[in-house]
Amino acid sequence: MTKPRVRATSEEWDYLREYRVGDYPTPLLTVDAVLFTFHDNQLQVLLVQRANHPAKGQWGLPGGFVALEQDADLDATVRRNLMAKTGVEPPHIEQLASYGSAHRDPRGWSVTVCYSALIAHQACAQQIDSVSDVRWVPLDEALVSPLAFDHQQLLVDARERLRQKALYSIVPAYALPDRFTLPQLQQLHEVLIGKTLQKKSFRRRIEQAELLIDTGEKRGEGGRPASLYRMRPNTADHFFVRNLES
Amino acid sequence: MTKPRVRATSEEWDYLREYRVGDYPTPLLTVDAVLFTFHDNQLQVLLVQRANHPAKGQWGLPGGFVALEQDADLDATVRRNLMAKTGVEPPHIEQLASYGSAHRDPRGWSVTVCYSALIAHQACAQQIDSVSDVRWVPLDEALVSPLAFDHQQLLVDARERLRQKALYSIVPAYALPDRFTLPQLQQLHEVLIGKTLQKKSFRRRIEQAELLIDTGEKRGEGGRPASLYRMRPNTADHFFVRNLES
DNA sequence: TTAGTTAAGTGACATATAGTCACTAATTAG
DNA sequence: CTAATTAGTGACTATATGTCACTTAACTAA
Repeated sequence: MTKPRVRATSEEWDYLREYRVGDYPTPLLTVDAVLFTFHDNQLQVLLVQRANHPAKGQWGLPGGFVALEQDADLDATVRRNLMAKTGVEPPHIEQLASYGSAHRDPRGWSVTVCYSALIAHQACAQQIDSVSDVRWVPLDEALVSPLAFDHQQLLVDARERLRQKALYSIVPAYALPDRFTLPQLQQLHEVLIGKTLQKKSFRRRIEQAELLIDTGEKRGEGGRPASLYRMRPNTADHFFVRNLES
Repeated sequence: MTKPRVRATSEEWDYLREYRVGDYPTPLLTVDAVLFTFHDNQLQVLLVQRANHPAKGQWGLPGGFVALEQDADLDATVRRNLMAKTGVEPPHIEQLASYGSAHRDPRGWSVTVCYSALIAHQACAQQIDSVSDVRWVPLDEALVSPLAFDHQQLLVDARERLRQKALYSIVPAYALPDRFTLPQLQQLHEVLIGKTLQKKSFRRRIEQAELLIDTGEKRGEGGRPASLYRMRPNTADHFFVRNLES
């Protein structure tokens, strides 16, 4: 399974026979994820109750160790861990940052590679409601709860990153169902940014960026029904504000 | 040195007596840095010739293992490694991303936390000229050289991130001397972005953002002398384009 | 059927930012 | 003193965003 990417010289093989992973004094490495969703007009995050020491019984972010024999890379590790808790793969995962210090874990020097992910609430609601050690928590509530390790800090940083994205991209849309309305998306952005936005400006920017496809369907609750949109597939970047290149 | 941040329960101590860092099968962890500078109208990066296996003799990025007994956190690790090669601390360091897979290092599953840093060429020119295993290499040249491990990929990603920053911030200015002229900064941004910029637009944006201080000094070579500026201290963000918050 | 309510979506003008380029300013070389 | 060179500005144009009243399309209750 562990195949060297670069062909080793014979001198290198002599070296490798002696030194392998596990022989080096290296920090403990974990991968964690902040999985966001938007539900009941609130930003929510997935929390998991720890089954093992340290911090047994406390709530924290979903994550875990790299499965050395199974995971091809870090992305695979985070996808496997999220799949284990939600039963599905989130449509958007991106690496946030790594946190490492001598004191963040009582076992000693440790590093976590933290990811940020987004998913529709309904996509995994049943799976999550059926177990007691995994649940959606409103972000504002999670931010003031005592969490395992430095997971509070990871939440703060993930939230700030997502807030930044709301200023110039439609990435937050992955926290909504496949088909969603522009007023829905605007509400999400307003919650993230923390202030109301101009309907006209918001729509104009998104329409001009051509990142969404109008499905033709409508959905209404009370007043005029809104058009349902979906993300345009194969879109590398999700920017809706002009940058200085164009 | 390794003091738990959170006070452990007695049950936890029983656990910790048994399990410590080193007992877990965990990937090899290293920290690498892409140190940029701007010199001779070129973007350059610091490369180091590897003294040990694997990839002994090949050129790669400065970096190394976490010193478990010495480094308080990952930032300390990267600063120590850069200090060892340049003799000084770069004025700007930020984390870029982490790269981990089963195959990027012949020793097995490994992860590197990659940083991006900027420094003035003159700040460490003597130190670097005095040794043969460390040198500045023009980025375009480094990008087509065979480098150790996946360091080529790290270079590509670091360059792209710095290019993005050039579009909306003056962070690249840390690759210049303490005092620099606006035409100098503009040239750097033009090299990064890959196209010429409008002098007036560039100046206007930077002046309006009030991120630079005019030192009153002048420097000229041929024509009218240009004003020398320095970075305004205590500036958290270095954005010079309006964002949608303001 | 119709008037009132609600929420979606648009028209049109005001304001702010960026692009363009000719012009002025300050220095050196000869 | 004049030409060459590079720094820096004035003033207009083009484009993007802010604002808000207005129209549209649904529902509900007389």
